[in-house]
Amino acid sequence: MSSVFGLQMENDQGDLNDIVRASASQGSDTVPWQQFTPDDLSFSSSTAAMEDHRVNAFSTMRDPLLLHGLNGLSSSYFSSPNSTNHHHMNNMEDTSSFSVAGLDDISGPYNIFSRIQISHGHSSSPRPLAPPPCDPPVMAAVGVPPGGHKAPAVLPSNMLKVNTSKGCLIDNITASVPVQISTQRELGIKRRKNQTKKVVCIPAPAAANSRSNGEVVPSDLWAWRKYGQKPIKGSPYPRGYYRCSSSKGCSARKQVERSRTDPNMLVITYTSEHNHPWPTQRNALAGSTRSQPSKANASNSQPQNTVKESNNDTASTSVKQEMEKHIDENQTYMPAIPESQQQTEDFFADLDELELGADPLHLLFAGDNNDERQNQNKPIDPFGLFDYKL
DNA sequence: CGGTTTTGACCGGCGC
DNA sequence: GCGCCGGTCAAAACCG
Repeated sequence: MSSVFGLQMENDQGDLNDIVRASASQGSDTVPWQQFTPDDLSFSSSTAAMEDHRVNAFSTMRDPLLLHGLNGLSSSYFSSPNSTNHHHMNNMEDTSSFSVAGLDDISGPYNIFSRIQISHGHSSSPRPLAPPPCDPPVMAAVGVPPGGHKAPAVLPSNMLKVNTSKGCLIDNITASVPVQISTQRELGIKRRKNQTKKVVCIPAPAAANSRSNGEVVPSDLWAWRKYGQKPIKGSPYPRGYYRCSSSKGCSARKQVERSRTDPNMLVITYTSEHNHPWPTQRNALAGSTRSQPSKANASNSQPQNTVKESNNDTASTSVKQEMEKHIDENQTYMPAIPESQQQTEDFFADLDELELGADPLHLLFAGDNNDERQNQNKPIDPFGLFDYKL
């Protein structure tokens, strides 16, 4: 069984590229990510949002999106002996490594997501894929509302260790976690008052793949309902607006758009916080399993590269369903190391169910690979997010 | 039937 | 004050 990631971080200095590669290469030696240039992962080139917000990579782990995935990417597969807890994410600007050490409490063979370390710039240790120094995919937090959501995924501060090299967009990560980084005001963003945002820059799943519609489908555990899409000035790609549909009254929102500078990158901006636990109810899933509507293909009015976020969470749906399945039918958690994507998702779902990672980032990475799943010629990629076709 | 996506209209903040 | 722009609303269509 290929490991979930098929790659080992040989040292705790691996950067996000490593992680990304790891995820992309899982189950195979071929690593699309090897063709993923540093620029692809560079914040500086990733998004206008980044540019505008001075994004902080991994700054906020509150959201399901990254942490879990990072956790997932980390783990025993990434030997990170030096990974330590109690590191704070302060002053990331001047540091050079990022790590999320957590889930160490997860015992047993399934604790493959125990920790993650990302660093870049000066890894002197051999790395399997020898990523060039660069900024990792971005995750930025621009503040966290008071009494923010209390998702079980909240990562204890002591689980985080973040360092970034100069020039990285990871900065200002605070120790209080889940990583609250800075406010919009601090970032000089004049947007809506009192609105907090977290910006995540991720590789666009299947950005260039051969999916029929070429849509990009990052997903996370939350159930999102798209309520709008707008063309953004200066960007050839529209921005999709989503709100949490997992719970009525939840004010969590997210915006998904493709980086105007790097179409391979998706910029996801989270606004507000969830005020409810992870969605486990069916009503959160209802309607979310819609297959790509034929008319979606008709929406060719958009540029070919246009990110079509509409089906954004379809992938997560399967995960959710799996979660529910476990919840409803299988009170006993019997995780198994995934050998296929489906299994991977199940696996992640299981993890989630246990709230081991308590962070659905994995779902993001799991992405929507329902389509790709059928493509057995490709390396299995539990993190569909990184399913690039190069 | 209950959920989603789509999409044009509307609204409000901001800069000039 | 006006126009631009981004964010949201809401009706219609769609899907399982």
